[in-house]
Amino acid sequence: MSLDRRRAATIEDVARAAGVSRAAVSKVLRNAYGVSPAMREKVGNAVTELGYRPKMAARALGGRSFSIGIGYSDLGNPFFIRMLSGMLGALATTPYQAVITPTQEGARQGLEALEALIDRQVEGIVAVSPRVAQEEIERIAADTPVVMFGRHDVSSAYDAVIGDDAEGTVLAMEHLAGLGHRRIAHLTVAESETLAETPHNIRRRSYTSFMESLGLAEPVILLTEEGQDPAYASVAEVLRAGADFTAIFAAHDDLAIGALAAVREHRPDISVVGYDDVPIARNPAFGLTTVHQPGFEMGARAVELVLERLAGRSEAVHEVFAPVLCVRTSSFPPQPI
Amino acid sequence: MSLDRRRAATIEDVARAAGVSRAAVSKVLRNAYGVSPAMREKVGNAVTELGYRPKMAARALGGRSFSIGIGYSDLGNPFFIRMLSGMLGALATTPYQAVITPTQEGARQGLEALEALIDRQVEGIVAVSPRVAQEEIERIAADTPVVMFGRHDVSSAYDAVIGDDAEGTVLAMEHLAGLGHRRIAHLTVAESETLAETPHNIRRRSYTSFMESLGLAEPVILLTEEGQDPAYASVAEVLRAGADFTAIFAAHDDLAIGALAAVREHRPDISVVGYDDVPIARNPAFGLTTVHQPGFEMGARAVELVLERLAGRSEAVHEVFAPVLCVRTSSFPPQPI
DNA sequence: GTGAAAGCGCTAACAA
DNA sequence: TTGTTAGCGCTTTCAC
Repeated sequence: MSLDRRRAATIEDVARAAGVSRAAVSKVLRNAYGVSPAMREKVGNAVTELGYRPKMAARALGGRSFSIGIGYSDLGNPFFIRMLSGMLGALATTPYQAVITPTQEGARQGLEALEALIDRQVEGIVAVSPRVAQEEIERIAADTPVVMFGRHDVSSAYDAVIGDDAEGTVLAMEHLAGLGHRRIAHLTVAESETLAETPHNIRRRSYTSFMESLGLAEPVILLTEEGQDPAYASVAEVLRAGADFTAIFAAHDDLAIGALAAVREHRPDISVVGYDDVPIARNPAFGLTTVHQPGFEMGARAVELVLERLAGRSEAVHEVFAPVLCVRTSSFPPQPI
Repeated sequence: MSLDRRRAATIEDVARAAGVSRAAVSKVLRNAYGVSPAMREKVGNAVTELGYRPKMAARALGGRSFSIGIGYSDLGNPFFIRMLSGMLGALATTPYQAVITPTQEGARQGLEALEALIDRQVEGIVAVSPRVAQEEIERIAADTPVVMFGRHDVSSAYDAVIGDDAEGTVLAMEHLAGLGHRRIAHLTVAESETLAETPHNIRRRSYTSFMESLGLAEPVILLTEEGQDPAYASVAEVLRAGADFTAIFAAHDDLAIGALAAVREHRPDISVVGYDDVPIARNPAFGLTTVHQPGFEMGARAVELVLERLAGRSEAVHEVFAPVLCVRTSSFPPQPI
């Protein structure tokens, strides 16, 4: 037990202590093929004796880094947190560590973030980066397995984990229409207009075509910023000005929760439906009717996909998760329509 | 523009392309002292030409890894998410990347997680790991700057970011007592008994001594599991069995929110106060009276502390954040006492 | 089954 | 100011 505080033990030290070669130690460590039990034992002892821990950087330099890059866009969104939990949970049972980087601010930054991950020699990338051009992602995916969340622009170069946003929207809208609503507004974020093939954009387009194809009222798009508070403010303002709708379909629960507060304050007769089914939605204080997406499973699956690629798969897979309507009280306001 | 897809450009390639030495390139990259403008220019061109990106693993092998390790304990807790946002936000303006690892399951695993970070050559560690023995942390901190969240067992070997939990508890309890409550229960998690010097343990002890020193009723500790649902279930059960208290002081908002649902269902006359002031607490659907802690700032500060250490500071600092009472509606139930 | 030796890509001490 | 060179710690042929 002569632990040296000055310098961490290297594989060289272990080899010397065990009276074998570096290569032998390396093999035991990675339990590679062709090591005798005696060797295994000797090395094992030396390792614990010296408290030896392999340095990942050295390992990464010539090969594997045992790390997976995660690009996130908005920690403020509970749904993303669910996905993140799923990813980290799936990673926990593997030898991989997560390197996390923000990918939100614009296409340029988003790409930079992905490149930063590559600089780290990550063996795979799991990210939500709606603004980065597909060709850039494909370029990166040529060398490193990539799984993208919520990108409906399918590619054979990378995998994707997505929800069926068109279907989910129909679920929500049919529910509302079935309740007798004709004038339904859609609350979404401004960027949903500019970015194509993102979940929000698809929900928005599906909303519009649903309104039109069923001959309901003229679509009403309520634009706001990300977050509950902006959603509250935007909806409250519209409501005060006199709303011409009886229900709101929000692009996601965070917006729905903000909208719900405004609705309860000004027009408790208006129905609200969200999207995602974040944990707080089921709390009786909200009773938010929403479209469930299995965030945790989606996150875990994304990691699995990257691991599969690492294990050899070469054809792209696009995993589509089916949405499920969760009917609660927010779509049944006190006064019937 | 002859980008080679087979092999990423190395510093050697850049040197050759620019007609200089590797060392020169390295210096330009790190903008070290003593490089002529001409050299800078030549190298710069070659770099963009080849799309060269330094490999962090190689860099880490002999020195700096430009990564900071983050150990987290519970992504399900919105307060931790706030802190995480703060950390990641602070890191975003630096050249450091975050390597994240879970530290929750027991002391053994918690330590393993920290070691895994060390294996990654992280230059600093920011973590919440209540179960890891102080001596182990000190051992790690001897080589790598460490900042711990919520560890009240101060040490001169590592920095700490904590809230004043005793004071926060007094704030909450005084508020309740001022409202006329005498029989106040404390809802907390079971582990608060076994772990000393954690925020929950301190809140619990402060609660008890407050009850005793003010000669209020006998302390009532309600034990539950982590999460809103368990809190709801535990409180609902107690309430159904006939509660002997008029208010609940919950150890944190997540528990408080679960408790609030149960209270509203069974005994709307009971007051509820939480701790942390997570974003959802201020939503009118809850109006949760709670003790505010600046999670985002605490996270950002922790990163700053680690950066300061990296910049040379050697004395430990223990940053204590003052709690602030946020009075909302949950402590003013319909029927006055 | 085991060991010697050649890298992996970068930094830094030292020469020139 | 610029170039040479010796590592950093591990993996991995390829002989023995």
